[in-house]
Amino acid sequence: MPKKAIKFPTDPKTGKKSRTTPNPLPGLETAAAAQGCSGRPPRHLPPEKHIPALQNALLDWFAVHQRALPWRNSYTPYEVWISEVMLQQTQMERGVRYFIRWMERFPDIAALAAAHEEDVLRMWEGLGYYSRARHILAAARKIMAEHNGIFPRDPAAIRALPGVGPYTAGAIASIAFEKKLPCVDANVERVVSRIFDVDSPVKQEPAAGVIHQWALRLVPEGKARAHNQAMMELGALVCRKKPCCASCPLGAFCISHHLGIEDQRPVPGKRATVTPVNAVTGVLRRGEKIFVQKRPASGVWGNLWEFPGGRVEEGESPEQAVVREFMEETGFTVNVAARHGIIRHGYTTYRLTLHCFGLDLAAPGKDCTPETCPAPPVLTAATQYRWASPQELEDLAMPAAHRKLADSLFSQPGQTAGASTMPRQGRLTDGTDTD
DNA sequence: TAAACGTGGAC
DNA sequence: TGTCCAAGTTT
Repeated sequence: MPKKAIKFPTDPKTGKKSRTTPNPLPGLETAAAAQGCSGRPPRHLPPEKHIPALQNALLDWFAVHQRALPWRNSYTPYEVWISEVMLQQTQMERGVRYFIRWMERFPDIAALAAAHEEDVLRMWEGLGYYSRARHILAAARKIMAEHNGIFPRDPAAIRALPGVGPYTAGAIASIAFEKKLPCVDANVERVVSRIFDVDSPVKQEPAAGVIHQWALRLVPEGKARAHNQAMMELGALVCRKKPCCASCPLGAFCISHHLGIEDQRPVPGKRATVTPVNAVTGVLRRGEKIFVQKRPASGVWGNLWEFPGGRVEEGESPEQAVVREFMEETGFTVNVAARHGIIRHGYTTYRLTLHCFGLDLAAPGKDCTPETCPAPPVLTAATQYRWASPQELEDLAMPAAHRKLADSLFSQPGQTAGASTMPRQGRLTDGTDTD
């Protein structure tokens, strides 16, 4: 006897044909108005009676397949918090490495709150999105000042901490304190949008609200910690961009899988266009010491140290650009003394080609030392400057591209013209392929 | 709402 | 080589 069939309606937006398919979930019905959230409700609603089965299947899977992660030992609020922020837009393996090192350096909230921002940023160097590190420090100090040094349990208080948005607040509240709240990250968006066949861009309304409502509804009472982690773990290990439906514990509950369209979920948003940027930077050495400056707190690479530089303007050579930029940012008149090569750096929205130069002071005081230099810089793009020794340079937080350049300076001792050398394998190109 | 905010890995 | 993207938040 054939299984009862369920009719899926034509999507008014995509005009996708309605289709008849064996009913995967007896009782699964079109329920346009059943979801009380704002925005367009989901078209399909599993009946209440299926939710416990889904939850149990997920929890059983998680119990077996969860990865061993350093913050999954004791689930202290501090560890949960730091791990959640570190993992934002960051791959798991890197996040774990940084987390372990961080906890050795800042073992608790009090130690973190007492730290200098420079040291916090140095621990964060290479992770990117440095406002996360500055926000973490500010939040630690707020917890000391306003919460007696105890991480707050109240979701509203958690959400009020700097750098804690809706996702992170839900994650901390549920994972550290077992609060019945969802945490919707890209993993959960993927899982929910596939199970419930959300057919509009997941980052925008109405899909975002629909997904949030579903994510909340799926959280089992008293098991928010395991459930929310399981949702994310499933998204990370099974329900990936290319899903492994054969090994998915929720296959029996997944509408888009039964429709055979799981590869069309989630619906992506707009793409950002990548802009090529030609830039220069210059290393000004006076004996052992090297000139670096600290960027403003706002904007890209906030409060990190860098070598001065900037964009190459239209019709300008990189050599001309670095001389001009150095004058504009420091007041120093410089000459190009060496080519240090090219660093290519990929971004979300930029593709940076950074031309690196060794510089000499042109005038005045060409033979002054860092201590006696008569003309201090006039900073226009920075808040501080420093003539740093190699060891001091090592201790400053720098953007990844500038760190590569800094490292290259000391791996080729005695070199002044770097055009023919390769400092560390693959880190700098020799510039002969310049555009 | 959209743009800014980093970086390195995967394909 | 180019594109996408990995446990998002702020402005």
